[in-house]
Amino acid sequence: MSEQTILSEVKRFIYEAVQQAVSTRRIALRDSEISENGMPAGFGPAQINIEPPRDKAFGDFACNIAMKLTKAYGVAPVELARIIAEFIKAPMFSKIEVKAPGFINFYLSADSIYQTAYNILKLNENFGRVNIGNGIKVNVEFGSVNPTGPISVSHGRQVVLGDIFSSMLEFTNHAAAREYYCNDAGNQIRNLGKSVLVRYRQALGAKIDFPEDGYHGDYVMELAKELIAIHGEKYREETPSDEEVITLFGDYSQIKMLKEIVGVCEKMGVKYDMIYSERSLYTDGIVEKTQEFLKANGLTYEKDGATWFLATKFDDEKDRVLVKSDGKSTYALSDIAYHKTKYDRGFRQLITFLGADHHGYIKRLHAAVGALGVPAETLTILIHQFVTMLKDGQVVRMSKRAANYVELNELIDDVGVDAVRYFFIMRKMDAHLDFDVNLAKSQSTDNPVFYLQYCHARCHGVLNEAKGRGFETSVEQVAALPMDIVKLLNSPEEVAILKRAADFPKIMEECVRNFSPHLLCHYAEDFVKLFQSFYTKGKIDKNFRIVTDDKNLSNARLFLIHVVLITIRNVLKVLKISTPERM
RNA sequence: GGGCCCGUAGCUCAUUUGGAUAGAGCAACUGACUUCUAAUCAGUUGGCGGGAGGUUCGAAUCCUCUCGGGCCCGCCA
Repeated sequence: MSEQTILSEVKRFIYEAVQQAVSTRRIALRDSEISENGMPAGFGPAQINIEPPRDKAFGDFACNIAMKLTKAYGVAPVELARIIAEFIKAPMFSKIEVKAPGFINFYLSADSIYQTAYNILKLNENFGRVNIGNGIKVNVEFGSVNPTGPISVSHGRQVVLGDIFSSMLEFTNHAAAREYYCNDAGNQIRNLGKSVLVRYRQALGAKIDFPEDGYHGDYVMELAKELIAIHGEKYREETPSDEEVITLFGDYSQIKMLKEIVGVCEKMGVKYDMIYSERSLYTDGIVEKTQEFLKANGLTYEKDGATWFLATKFDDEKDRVLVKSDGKSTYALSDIAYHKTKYDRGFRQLITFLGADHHGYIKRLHAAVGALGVPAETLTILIHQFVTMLKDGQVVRMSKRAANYVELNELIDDVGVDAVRYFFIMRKMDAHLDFDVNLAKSQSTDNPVFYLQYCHARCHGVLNEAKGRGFETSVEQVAALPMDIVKLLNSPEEVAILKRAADFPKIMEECVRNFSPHLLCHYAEDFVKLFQSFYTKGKIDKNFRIVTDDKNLSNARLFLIHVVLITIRNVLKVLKISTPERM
């Protein structure tokens, strides 16, 4: 039985206990309360809050229901808790007790703990796969970097967040599609083309000024050199058809940059299912159709020669221009069209990751979804804060090539993919991230990536050692051990490891439901610490060694090793971080 | 002028969405290996949760104000 089912079962037991307390007239609602079969209206098992207490001395689960209901029933919390607890008949607990100020504390029986551990071995690579999504198609858009320059570390954080969150969705039974929306249609591509053209001409000896609002990074010069290699001096002189040259250069550069960006993502282990081109929205007629759709639904109007979208009708701060007075359409229109395609392609849940500088988009994107007649809650926009690089305690300067930020590619080369992935996700996305380069490179337990991987490798090391001494060490063999043997895992340290391992599915659920992938990192570090601590205890006290002359105890501990191994391996797989068997 | 995010130990961060005595890791100090990898572990020190009010059985968490830091507010994308 997984932790999930225990929790929901306990909630039901508590609910039934309240029911019985009412039906046996031990408690009665006050007259001022709206009653539903003697219980407050809307009260059900789902309203019951049960969670592990901070202090282990208060048991494995705690319930605050008595304090919540104290007013409705006019009974003091502790007294009410006693009455409810009397009626709780839950077989998986060895003890249920009431403590001030009104908590009901539950203590798991030893049998249920070992039973859960057996289940972990049985589930093996499926351990932690809770069904949340029922297979629903989810579109996850992230890292939609404009292809006008190299990808920065802050965008890298977004790419990793999106990728790992997608991975978590997949692990919890969602069909996640990773998507990159490529803004290849607008002014910024023209600006890039123009920047490259000026560099091209400068490189060929022309004395012209570089535009103030152009792209200043060294990569623009690299692109210009490539274009010289391709076209020679053909476009050296300014001509009336310069606009065509700008388009030519812009397209070349944009395709090149996109390829580079996607390449860096792949280097990080991120593979997009779809790169959606903004330009294709125009060439496929989707923008036009969307505009007609909006007009037909009375959501547009004309003013000052421009076409406006009635965004305020959907809670946006102001109406937005869709078609400018010069006849060109804006990104606001293509954004609505783009979201239309997501629904048209069968997605019923959309998640979009954006950097902190785009928080102003939240309202307008929700307005866009509203205009399409789709429930606003189907689109979740997740904003993440930026990254500051620290090296030797100092803020790392901007990249010369990128001109205004540190390049992701340089970071990957410096600290490695595993560290980049882990560090980008280990803090909650709401908070600014300080990326300590020295720590990420460190081969010591101060480095959390190393710490987790080392635990994995150590488990394999122990299994190899045991095998060499003639033990049967496969998961199947260990899972077949009788309960009497497994019950030898009875030290507080061993029981704590088994209990904490059992938390994994619940953590996965919290990560997904709260859009908080970082919780998995905190869990993993906490869990691994329990194991490392136990392991080291065996170095000091021979009674705590895993492989000893005591055959039964050794077998029990190999069982424990597999519980740890499965848990840490599954965590690392969700994070898509490598799982070395030897370090 | 309006809006979003953050503020917790010297540093980097948790605190299970309002619960019980606010916890880890660095750093500092004290200890533990003829090893199932010491690439590790145990212990000690360290807090007016930026500040002030409010909401209730109960607040780091919710509300108001305020101070500090980051980021936005275009017929640019």
